[in-house]
Amino acid sequence: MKVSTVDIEKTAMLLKLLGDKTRLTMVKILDSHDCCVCEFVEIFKMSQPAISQHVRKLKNVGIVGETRRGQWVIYSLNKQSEYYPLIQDLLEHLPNQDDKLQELEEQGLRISCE
Amino acid sequence: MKVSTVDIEKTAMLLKLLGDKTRLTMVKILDSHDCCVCEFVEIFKMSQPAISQHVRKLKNVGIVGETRRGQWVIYSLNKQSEYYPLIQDLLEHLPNQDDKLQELEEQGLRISCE
DNA sequence: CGCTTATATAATAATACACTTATATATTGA
DNA sequence: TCAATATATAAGTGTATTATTATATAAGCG
Repeated sequence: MKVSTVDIEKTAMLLKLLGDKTRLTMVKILDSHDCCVCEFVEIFKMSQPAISQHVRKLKNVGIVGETRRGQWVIYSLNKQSEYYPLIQDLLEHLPNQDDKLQELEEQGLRISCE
Repeated sequence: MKVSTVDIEKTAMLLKLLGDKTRLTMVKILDSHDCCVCEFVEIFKMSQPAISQHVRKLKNVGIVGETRRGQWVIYSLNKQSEYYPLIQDLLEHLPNQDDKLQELEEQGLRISCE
């Protein structure tokens, strides 16, 4: 079966972007749940600026989009991205990360994001 | 359908490794043809040590193996690697690179590798 | 409006990366 | 055994990356 192909240079750029444990996990999580920065801060036990900077990189190549909801900015995977078919195939090889959000839920730290 | 999953940390490491235009192209080429260093030097118009260093990185994580054939060292994709299922899915999204080897062939620079 | 919370941005410092040049090793063949 | 070819390794260098700290912006609320 035929699969959408992406230029090798752009693909290398994408893989480098996803070649970071934090960003890769973010994308895996975002594939099933939208999230805001403060949730990622909790999940990754990382400073807020560090998280913002990772998110920005994902936004810059268009694989993540944002919506403001009150004081929060909700991030989501952009499933219209030219890269999404590849990302989707990639993510299938990763173990589910739902436990991370569940932990937040139990601590009452989950935001209204859905 | 169920797909083999790899630890998220190891996957990030793999993606970082493949997040380089040269290495990604190497892997795409190796998926259909074994090659030696001197061929890569021609294809990428890059110094021999630079090529050797890229190949070494691919070897170090076990996705590429080597066989000596005379004075040449022939590199091939290790299809037994735990990463291969993921790599295979990835490569499907890349355009064919056969033109690069064909060019070598025409210049009579293709080695006995098959 | 001023305080709090959420997020972004800028400057900086430590580390990692991908080349280069120089040199070493291994195989072939005269 | 010596020269040529193929490859590997080491050291050095410029650039990229990822974190930190400090500060700016933006929305919500008393």
